[in-house]
Amino acid sequence: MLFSRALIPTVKEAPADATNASHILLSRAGYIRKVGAGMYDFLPLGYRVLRKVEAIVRQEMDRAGALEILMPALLPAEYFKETGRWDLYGPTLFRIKDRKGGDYHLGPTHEEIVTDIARREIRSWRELPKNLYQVQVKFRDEPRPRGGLLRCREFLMKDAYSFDADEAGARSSYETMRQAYVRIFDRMGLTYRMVQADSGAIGGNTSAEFQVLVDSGEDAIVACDRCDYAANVEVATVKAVPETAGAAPTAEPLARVHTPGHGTIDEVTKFLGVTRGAMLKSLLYVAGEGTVLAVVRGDHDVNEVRLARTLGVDEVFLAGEADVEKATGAKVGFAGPVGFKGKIVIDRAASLVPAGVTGANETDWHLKNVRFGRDFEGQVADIRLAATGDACPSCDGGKLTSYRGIEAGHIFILGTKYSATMGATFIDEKQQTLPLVMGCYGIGVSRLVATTIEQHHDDNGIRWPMSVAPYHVHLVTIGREDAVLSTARELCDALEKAGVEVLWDDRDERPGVKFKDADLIGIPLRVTIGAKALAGGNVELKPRTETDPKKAELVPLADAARVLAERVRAALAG
RNA sequence: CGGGGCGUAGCGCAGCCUGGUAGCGCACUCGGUUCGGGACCGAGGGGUCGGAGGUUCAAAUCCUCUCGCCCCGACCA
Repeated sequence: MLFSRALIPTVKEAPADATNASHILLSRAGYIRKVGAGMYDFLPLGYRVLRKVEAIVRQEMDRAGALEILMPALLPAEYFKETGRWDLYGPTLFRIKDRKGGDYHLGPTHEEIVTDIARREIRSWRELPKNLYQVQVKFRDEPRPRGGLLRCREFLMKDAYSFDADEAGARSSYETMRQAYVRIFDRMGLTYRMVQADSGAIGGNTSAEFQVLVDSGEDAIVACDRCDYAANVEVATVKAVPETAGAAPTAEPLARVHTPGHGTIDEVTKFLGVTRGAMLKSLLYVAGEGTVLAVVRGDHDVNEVRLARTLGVDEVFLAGEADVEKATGAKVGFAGPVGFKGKIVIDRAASLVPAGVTGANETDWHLKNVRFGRDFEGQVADIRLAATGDACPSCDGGKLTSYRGIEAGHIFILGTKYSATMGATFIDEKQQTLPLVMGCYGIGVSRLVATTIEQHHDDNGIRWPMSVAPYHVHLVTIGREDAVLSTARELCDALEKAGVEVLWDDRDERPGVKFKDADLIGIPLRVTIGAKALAGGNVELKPRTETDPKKAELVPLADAARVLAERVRAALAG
């Protein structure tokens, strides 16, 4: 492809609203343009990358035996009404009326629609298992689209759905998908972890997220340095802390201390000269109809998802100031479990604090020498967030480390949630009518484009892995001498014949402009043809990962096509 | 949903407080000099200042409404 005939509008300044590296670079390098909040044009380079990611996903889905289909993005409301999601999905669902006033929506996900296919087309256990997938645009009216392609209102997703005769079959389908996902993420050159995840209100079924490790990621995960335990902090557990378990509980009696105006953990620890670990942080949560006081150590944080699971509710919300004052009789900052009238859940680590400090439920007063079991009672549970340094729950001696990640894939076993309510059944060997056991498996294809950049870029631009780069080789010609141009033309032809994708910057621009654009665009191999090296019968080769601008490898012109083709092939294989 | 902010040329911004009829950089066009890491000189083109209403002799500027967009938060007492 000739640069001069392409549409690659690179710019020096990023749009003012871009904050993520991927958003800035995709915009500056001319891959995407914003159309509206969470909606983007894919310009030629961007679309090439998107299609490459799609192709990898398709190849691995097909290899895993999944069957590609395409369902509509525009959907009649009846299916979501059938499962209740028309109401449950809330404002995130893009709702539409047709000219007759009928309810429609744009598909945010397709469990209902695919289940409808299954209930109409699948009759017998002999047809199972089946796995249907599509690569399609999804629509979600996100409360806050952000980060360019990272969180869009319209985005490209691969969603697959498996149907099995029983739980064991579903597990096997799930495992097959897990392996396919591993291959996909490996081929894309990403550093990632498969982590245990919250399967939400769906139930306690198997679920795993594929988290691409990036410091700018929205999700927090922890992973063990010894074993393969890794989990979203929402569901991560930690071992009870032995050092506090070993300390003898205080014999000192409970005592009131005056702490005027000192309500926060920071202020109280400083004022009283105690450690954060001695504090019993007490937070009032709204859980369903009632409230609950959650108690964790001052150096720990409440894991709201685990708290909700412990209480058997979908979600908990931190209570507002007014509710806190009503429930404790004190201003915010002075809540505590002692004398608290209501349900208390205390984290295991907090329950082992030998002599705690906590709010007295009286403004400007705290209590010290507080002991769980002596001074107050409550339900003990693991309700704190895991953090770096915590003991691994799944092996001996392992320590957890915190990472940030971007969720790029999520696989889980759905069970019969949709099949049972929608009547998607089959007849088994014994003539029984049973609901299909389902699994679902998503990959954010457009998100992966951005995620890859988040992990592969430097100050000068993108650094694509070969597998998803818009072109394999970026050919830069310097000057407009006949010798340079004809050499470039021949090399270009030879490479394209060898199946190498080449972008030739043939523009009448100064070398500096071309080099800057090449770095920005991020094609993995750059070849420079200029009078200088050509005089010695050479071309210059520089991988995008080489940051020193002066470091380029001289390759004899005669070998150039072969060497480049080999490098491309090696990179694609590795 | 709460808080903050922004809409002025394709992009990035100034002008607004203190009304007087729009400017800078990049990009673009033309001419010239240049040419191995975002050149320089000269000459140009391009904007109903997000929209509507109001105040005023006069509105990008002040007031009201509205639309769009962005950031932060959804918070650890």
